[in-house]
Amino acid sequence: MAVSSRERVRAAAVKLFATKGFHGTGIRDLAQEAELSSASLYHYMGTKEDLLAEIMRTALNRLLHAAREATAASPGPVHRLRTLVALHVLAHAVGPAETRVVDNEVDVLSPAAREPVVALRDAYERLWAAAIDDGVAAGVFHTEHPAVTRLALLEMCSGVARWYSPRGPLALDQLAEHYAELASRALGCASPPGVHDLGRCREIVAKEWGMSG
Amino acid sequence: MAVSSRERVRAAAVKLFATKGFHGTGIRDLAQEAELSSASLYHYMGTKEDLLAEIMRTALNRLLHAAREATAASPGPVHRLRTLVALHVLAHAVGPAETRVVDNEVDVLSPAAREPVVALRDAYERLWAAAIDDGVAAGVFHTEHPAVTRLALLEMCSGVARWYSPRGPLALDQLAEHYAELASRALGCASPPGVHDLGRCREIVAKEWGMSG
DNA sequence: CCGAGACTATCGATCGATCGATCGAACGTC
DNA sequence: GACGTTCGATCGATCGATCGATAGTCTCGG
Repeated sequence: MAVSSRERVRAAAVKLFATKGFHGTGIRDLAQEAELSSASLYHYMGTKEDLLAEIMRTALNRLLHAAREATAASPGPVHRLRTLVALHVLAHAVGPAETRVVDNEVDVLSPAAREPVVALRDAYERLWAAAIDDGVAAGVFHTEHPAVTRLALLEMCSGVARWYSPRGPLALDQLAEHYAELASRALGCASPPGVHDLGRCREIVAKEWGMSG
Repeated sequence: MAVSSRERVRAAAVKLFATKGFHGTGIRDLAQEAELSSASLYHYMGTKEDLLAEIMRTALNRLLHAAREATAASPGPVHRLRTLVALHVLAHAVGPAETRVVDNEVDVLSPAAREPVVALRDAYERLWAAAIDDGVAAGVFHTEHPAVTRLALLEMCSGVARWYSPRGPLALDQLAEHYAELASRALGCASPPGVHDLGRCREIVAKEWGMSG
């Protein structure tokens, strides 16, 4: 078979959870989308909540891993932050469904299932916090409230998943470049464009999220 | 009675829809939170969807009206945009529950119920678009993709409702001021702080959203 | 000032539909 | 015949919504 049933269930869940929400998606909707009976679904998942939690964990693990890989060789905080922004925007533009699930459905999870998800998100946000703090310490970023600025930039970049369409006028590269510029400016750093590893981000996104664009 | 049952139903719906989502909130949850039987609920609402749609329309009408009032006397695009940002941030910090419902549950509405909601949101966004376009035309804003920048800033400001706590280190005024600064910088406009009607925004928010802060 | 009728607010009980989940049986492949 | 997949049938629970009944409140002719 071209794709395994397991993968079809996962893809169906991501698609439906993203568009109709976790509680708005029934077991039978999932089964229809995955081209299985509702009973067969349970061969590939635990409960519906287990399925959601697993989607979130793998999505966040992928993002965290990709961010570490992309910034491993960054020469400084400006380059590092711009790379984080570019990667984040690319990931959210390429996989908006997965992202929307991660961003919007976190608090339908029970505390036990939520804990590892929040831990992964926190680990990812620490990469941003470190880049910003390093830049402030080095005198290249200027912001009165680094933690607030970090949250503002993260929300700004995550928002891409809510509206971006590949059929719009902007190509992925332009989009990532534009957001890197917005973030740099917001941090009071008028850096020349291109100071980040856009090509490397594209490679990583293509590898981790499956080819596209 | 101190507050009417009608108001209790509305408040219960805003609270529960915001925290558990529309599909995650049952009629019986609503009834319990509003201190009514599930049957009595239907004296104050049509269907559950009607209740959601009405909440969204009134919330967006309030925001739209407040934004027009706040910017009516703005002397220029910079002042106008900074005022829009400050008002938006204040509104989202003061009424995060209502805001989360408006931002996250739009697409559970049927097309017929969604249409007027989207129309209101579009009218509100046009205020932002006009301010940005005017600023670009006047040479005070610099951005390659004004429409994308508008969406980025809107998402950044709306994100406040996802994390802001009045018990945190930042007071409302500082928060609004900081976001106005972030937005100005992102638009390539290093304006001196204070160029906006923060006091007026506070007044309008206090009047429209009930006193607070 | 009375009381019949209308209206508002509230409820317990219950409707049919759908929910998430499970069962035992049948399928195909090695 | 063992194992990994798939299914129809069905479970008890819960869903959104409606019903008729019961108080309270208001209005207004006599």
